[in-house]
Amino acid sequence: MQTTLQPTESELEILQILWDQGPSSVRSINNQLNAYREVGYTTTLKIMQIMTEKGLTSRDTSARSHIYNAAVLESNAKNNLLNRFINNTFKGSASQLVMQVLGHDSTSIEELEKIKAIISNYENR
Amino acid sequence: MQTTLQPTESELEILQILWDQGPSSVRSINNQLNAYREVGYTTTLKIMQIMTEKGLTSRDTSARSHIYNAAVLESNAKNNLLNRFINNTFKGSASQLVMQVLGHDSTSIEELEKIKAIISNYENR
DNA sequence: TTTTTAATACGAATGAGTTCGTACAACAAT
DNA sequence: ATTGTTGTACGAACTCATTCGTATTAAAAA
Repeated sequence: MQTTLQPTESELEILQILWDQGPSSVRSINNQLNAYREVGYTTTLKIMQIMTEKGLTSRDTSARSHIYNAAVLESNAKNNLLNRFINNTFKGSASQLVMQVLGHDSTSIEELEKIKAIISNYENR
Repeated sequence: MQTTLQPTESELEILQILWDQGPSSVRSINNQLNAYREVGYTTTLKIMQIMTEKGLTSRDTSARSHIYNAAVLESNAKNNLLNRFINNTFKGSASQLVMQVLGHDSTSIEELEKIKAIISNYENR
C-alpha cells in the first residue's frame, strides 16, 4: 500500500464511494456518479481499470461482472492529499490553513461548532 | 476581480511570490522559482502571460522589462482553492478537514500549538 | 439455437497545463 | 557600427487526466 499514491479528482470520487459502500461493480459506481453528474459507463470503467493498475483499487474478476474495492486507506489517501494541499496553498503551514477555514465565508455555523468541539476535545486528552 | 478564478499549481506558486514581494519582473520571479526547482525562463514568462490573459495578474508594459502584479486577493484566491479542496476531499465538511489536520502525522507540535491558540482566540470573540 | 443485452478491453481523441525552442526587438558594450 | 545580451511573443510538443467509440465476449431471453 503505497502512501505516496495521489488519486486524481475522478479517482477520488470513485474511492469515496468504495470507502463508503465497500466492494462494488462498475455499474453500481457509475449509477451513483450519474446521480449528480453525467458520465459514460465506459469512462467509469476505464478509470477504475487505471486505478487498479496504479494500485488504488483491487478487483475480483471471478464473476463476469468484476467487483472492485479500495486498496488504499481513506485516512492515508486523505493525509497525502491534505499534505500536498497545505504545501501548495499554505506554504506547508497547517495553522494557516485552519485560520483560513475559520475566516471562510462559506463555513457554516454548524461546521464551526463542530470544529470547536473537535478542538476542545483534542485539548482535553 | 473574478472570485471563481482558480489558479493552477504553477500559477499559485507565482502568485505567492507576487503576494509576498509585490510587483516583480519575470526575471525576478524566475530566479526565485529556480531557488527550489528548475524551470526555464520562457516557461515562467509564458505562464505569467497566460495569467495576465486570465486576469490573475496585471502588468505594466511601459518599460522594456514588464512588471507584473497580482490581480487577485490572496484571501480570495485561497478561499476558492480551499472550498474546492473541501468539496473534493471532505465532501464539503470543513470540520472533517480540521479533524484530519489534527490527526495528521506530519503536523508538527508547533503547528498544533498555533492551531490551539487560533481556536481559543476565535472562541473568545 | 438465435437474438438481444450487458459486461470488459482497448485504442484514440480531446483538453488543460506545462515546457521550451525559435524568432524577433531593444538595449548595452565594444 | 557591429556584436552580444536580455527581453517579449508565439507556436508547437509533451504529459496527464478524462472521455468515449468500437470490438469482443459472456450470459440471458426469445
